[in-house]
Amino acid sequence: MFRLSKITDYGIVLLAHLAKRAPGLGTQATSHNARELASEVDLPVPVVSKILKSLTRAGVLESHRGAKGGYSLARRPEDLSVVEMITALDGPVALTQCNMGTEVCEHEGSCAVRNPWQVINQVVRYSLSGVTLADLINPSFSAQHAPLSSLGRYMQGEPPRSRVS
Amino acid sequence: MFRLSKITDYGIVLLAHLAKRAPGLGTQATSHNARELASEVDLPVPVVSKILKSLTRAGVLESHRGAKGGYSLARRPEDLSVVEMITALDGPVALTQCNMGTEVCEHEGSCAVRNPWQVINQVVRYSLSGVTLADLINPSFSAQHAPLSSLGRYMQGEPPRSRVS
DNA sequence: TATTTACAGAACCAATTCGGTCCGATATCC
DNA sequence: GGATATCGGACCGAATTGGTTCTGTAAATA
Repeated sequence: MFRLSKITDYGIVLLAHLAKRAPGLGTQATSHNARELASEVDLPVPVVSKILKSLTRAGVLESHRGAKGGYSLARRPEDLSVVEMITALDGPVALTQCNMGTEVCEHEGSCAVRNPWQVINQVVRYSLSGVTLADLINPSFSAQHAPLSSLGRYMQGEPPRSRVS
Repeated sequence: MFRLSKITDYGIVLLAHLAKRAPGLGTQATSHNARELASEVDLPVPVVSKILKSLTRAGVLESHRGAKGGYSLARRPEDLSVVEMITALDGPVALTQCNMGTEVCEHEGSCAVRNPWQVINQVVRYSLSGVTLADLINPSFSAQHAPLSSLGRYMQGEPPRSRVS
């Protein structure tokens, strides 16, 4: 199947919720704990906790342990792309296994489509890297088809704006 | 995981192989049987057979039964988009389950990212619909980043060229 | 017409993956 | 020192996937 896992789906919902609820960056003051977030988003606590841990390990969130601890965004929503969220939760964005890098494809000799797939992957990656967390929580975004503008910038040679420099 | 199934991967390899080997359209003369194709692509015969059946059911291939039968492309490679191949093998291209249409998402009330996901899906779909089977077997394609040109056309309001009219 | 070839369709099974839970350890606040 | 909350695993049942097998049917050929 082409769709991504529920964990990734939930994770993006959580990030959007965090961005909406605490626009400020990750100080202790703006952090929310897993139980609180779970009830707000209406998902089981262990699941939310697991997702938040993954996002923290990937550097998307910051964690504060101990009493009054919790999670908060590690970056501004404008600086967090959809590609990075998906990568953090689901691994690298690659449509075919040949493009995963590490493992060797045993059909390499007879495989005629390796390079084209790489181009396709690149296009998908770039289109998704043009959409940021800030876009996701912007109500006027969906109506405007905004990601296309970032694609336009990409086509003119400009790197996607969400890229961390 | 964001990647697509092995079946889809194999299927596209098979289609590319067919397009390379028999550029002409689906007359009996240009058809190849499952066993032959399986040995050429170096995959188990039952797997190849299963994939070819799916592609036939989806209208991507034509089948000829009986002795000297086999499979052949139902359309010219230029008229077959990657989106259609993936759809035929893996179902509709949709990244999150909320976008699958039929089933109802139980978190709809607290879900803040439904519309943005639809936009993202659309961008992915259009970028993939701009790449055709003919592109996949064109050696100079990968170097040129050709899919971007179709994205450019899309952004100017033109429908993707691979769409069947 | 009998035989051979090859697709059609469905059931089937083993293995991997995924969604979700649980627990001991560690760090922080009061 | 006690309470709170994350960290990092292991863990399990269920769903999906990759792959096989079998019976039926259509077409070509002798």
